[in-house]
Parts: sequence; C-alpha cells; structure tokens
Amino acid sequence: MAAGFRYPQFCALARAAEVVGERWTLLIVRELVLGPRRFSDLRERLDGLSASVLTERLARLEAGGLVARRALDRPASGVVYELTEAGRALEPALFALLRWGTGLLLPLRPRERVEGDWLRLALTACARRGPSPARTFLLRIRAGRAEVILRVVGGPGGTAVTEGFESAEATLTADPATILGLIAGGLSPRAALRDRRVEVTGETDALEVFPTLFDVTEPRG
Amino acid sequence: MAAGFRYPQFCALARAAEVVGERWTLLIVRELVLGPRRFSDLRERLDGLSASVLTERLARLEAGGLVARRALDRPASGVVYELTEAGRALEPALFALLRWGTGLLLPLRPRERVEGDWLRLALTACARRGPSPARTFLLRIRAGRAEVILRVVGGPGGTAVTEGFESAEATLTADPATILGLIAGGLSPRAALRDRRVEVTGETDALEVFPTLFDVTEPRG
DNA sequence: CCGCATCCGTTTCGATACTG
DNA sequence: CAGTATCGAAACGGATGCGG
Repeated sequence: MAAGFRYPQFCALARAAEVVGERWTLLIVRELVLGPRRFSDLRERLDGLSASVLTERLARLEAGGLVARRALDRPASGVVYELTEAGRALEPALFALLRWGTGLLLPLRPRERVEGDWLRLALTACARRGPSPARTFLLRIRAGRAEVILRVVGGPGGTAVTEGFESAEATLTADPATILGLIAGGLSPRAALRDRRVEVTGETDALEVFPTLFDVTEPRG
Repeated sequence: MAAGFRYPQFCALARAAEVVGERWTLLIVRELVLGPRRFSDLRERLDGLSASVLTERLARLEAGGLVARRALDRPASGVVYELTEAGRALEPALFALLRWGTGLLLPLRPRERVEGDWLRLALTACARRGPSPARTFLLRIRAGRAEVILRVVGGPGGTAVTEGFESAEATLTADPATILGLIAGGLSPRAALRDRRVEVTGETDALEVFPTLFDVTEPRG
C-alpha cells in the first residue's frame, strides 16, 4: 500500500492525518476508547463500514502501534482489539474534536443511530474545566430502547461525568436530543419542562443549574 | 452528494468527521489558520490536491460556516478564503492533533516538503502548558532555501512560541529535523553539537535547557 | 459464529487540459 | 487568477465464500 505517504509534508498535522485521517478510522478509535472490542462488535456499531475496510484500518492502526490484538481467554474464543498506551495518547485530540463536534450535533437527523456511550463522550468532552456549581446530578437518558445512567458532578476543579447509580440531589430523565438541547442547543429549561421533554425529581432548581456545568462551543459562528 | 450524511450516527465525533474528516480538509484549515489565502496559494502549498477537490472542500467548509470568501480590495483583485469565528473554534482540536502528530514527525522522509510555518505550528502545539524555565531563545531554522526565525520564551505560565527577531539569551541555528530531534526524537544536545547539526550562540547551557520547554507525546507506545 | 479474503459495481480522487 | 471539464486510477460498500 504505502498509503502511509499520502501527504509528502514534514508537518505534524499531515502525519496525524495519515494515521487517523481516513474514513472510519477516528470512529474506530472512538469505539476502542470505550474498551476492548471484537471485530464483529466494531462492525455492529459502525453501520456501513465493510469488513474489508475494517480489516485494513485495524491493520494500519496496529502497524502504527495504536491498537493491539489480544487473544481472548477461554472459554470465550476469539480476538479483541484494544488501544495501546500510544493509542490512548490520542484521547486529548479526540476529546477536543468531540467538544467541537458537540456544537454540530443538533438536530437529530432521521434514521440516525443513537448510543448512550456516544452521548457520554460528548458530555465528558464538554464538561467544564473551570469551577462549576458544586451539585450532583443523575441523568437517565433514553437512547432507543435502552437507558443510560450517568452521574454529573460539579465542583471547584470542574465538572466530572462518570457512570454510576449512586443517588444525587436531582435526577433528570430525558432523551439525548433534549439533554444536548439544554447544554448546547438553546433549549431553555422552562420550555423543556413545559413540553414534558424532561422530567426532574429532587431539587427543583436543578434544571436551571444543569447547563452551567458544561461548556459548548457555539456552532455556525 | 449529500455527503454531509456520511455517518448516520448521533455522535459528536461523527459530526466533526463529516465536516473536517475528508482528505485534505484539515490541511486546508491548517493553511487558513496561518492567515487568509487565495485559491492558488492553497494549491501551491498542498501538492497533489487537485483544483476540483479544492473547490469542493472550500465549498463545503463555506457551507459549514467555517470559512468565508472575501473579495480582495483593489488594486489586488481576486478572492481570499479565511476562517470565520466558528472556524477558529476548531483550533483547540487542531492543536491537539498537531501535538500528537509531532511525535510521528521524525524521520524526515525523502522528497518531503518542509515549511517553517508548519514547524512553528508543531512547536506551538508542543509548548509546555505548565511552568517552564524562564529563558528566551531565538531559533533560526533553515527550511529549504528559506529561513524562519522564531522566539521561544519560557516562564511560570508556560512556554510561548512567537514570531520575532528581538534578541535573546541564546540563538539556536539548525534545520527542522534537528530541532524536532532535540525536543521529540531523542537527539541529545551533546550529539547534535558534536555532529554540527546545531549552532549555539549566547548562553552555553542553552541547548541543554531548550528541550525542557516542550512536551511531546512519545510515539509508538 | 468469528475474522478475514475476494469479487464487483459505484463513488471519489488525481492529473491534465481548458475557460471566463 | 479562479475555477470547470474530463477521464483513468484508486478507494469504498455490499455480497459471498472459507477456514478455524
């Protein structure tokens, strides 16, 4: 192939683009950031990605040292792919892209796949780095038929988004587009409540505070 | 057409990839981060990029609100492309990718184009965010037949890389691969001096300190 | 089933030539 | 200077097959 020489430029961005700039590659890395995955797991998540292209992408990522193959212990047979240390070094760039892309998320388009993991990544990327209100939220997000639960905790060191079920001051139940609308899409808490797009239990002012725990770049300048 | 719907996923990374994930697009943005550019300027910098693809990429970036066309004032006729506010919002992600890609820069490959601007971007991306030695360096970098001069200033708030000729405690003269080798490639100052790949004037210990002003992710975990 | 290789019709890219 | 037009080459998506 020698496609590693796609851009003959002594430039760091061109080098990065040669490794992760092809179609699907960043989305494969995204899935592996969520944990080790099998070939078929990746195919299932990435509709439209053909087996041959996935094979090629994984081979390139492995050759670049970002991904490692690991044989699964018995009784589960097979192979999983996982990020190496070098692969995880990509996370800052990936989160920076997630943060920028969050501003482009809305509207939810027809026939678009929705996964709780992906929303969690977006919320993590947009979590405030600076001081945010010291409040604790539980998010119940209905994505398709599944439900994802996230804990969002503000504090002087910034906002943290984690998985977990521990109780919180307030619980917000909504679908992904509503959550995104609240923090990035100009959906006012008042309007969301009126249209019953969100349900709040616990502290009554929680919904007003919630968006201030995040920081989203505005789209379409 | 309708390539705006390349990935049918409600995911921030997929949205970002739809806008800037195609071949050449990030490199076009890189050039525009350096300032407004004409169509022909971009073509000149991006060898291998055909006029038709550049036309399409610029149209898409403009449609996405990242880039604006501006008619040039007389007497210079023509059009320039420049980043909008929304386009500049991509800079954090671009610099994160630059930082990661810097670890992949070496070795300099045969027939590879070298531009001072690109090295400046890499050094800026790798400048330490945390406290770095309060020293001032002037870098004279020979890129092809041209010469680029950069000022590198350390301090408690981090390292700053700027353009400028003001005098400094020490001046380092070298080619881009040597500069990169010093901060990212395991080229020891001692070896660089011995092989006359770098020339130092001013403070004699400058070369030892210089690499500590930068922070490069190690490649190939 | 899982991980891939192969084949094939379609899309996208790259090089060159041409136009207002 | 700023693009269009054209055309062969490469990449991609979908289907199928095959060994473990």
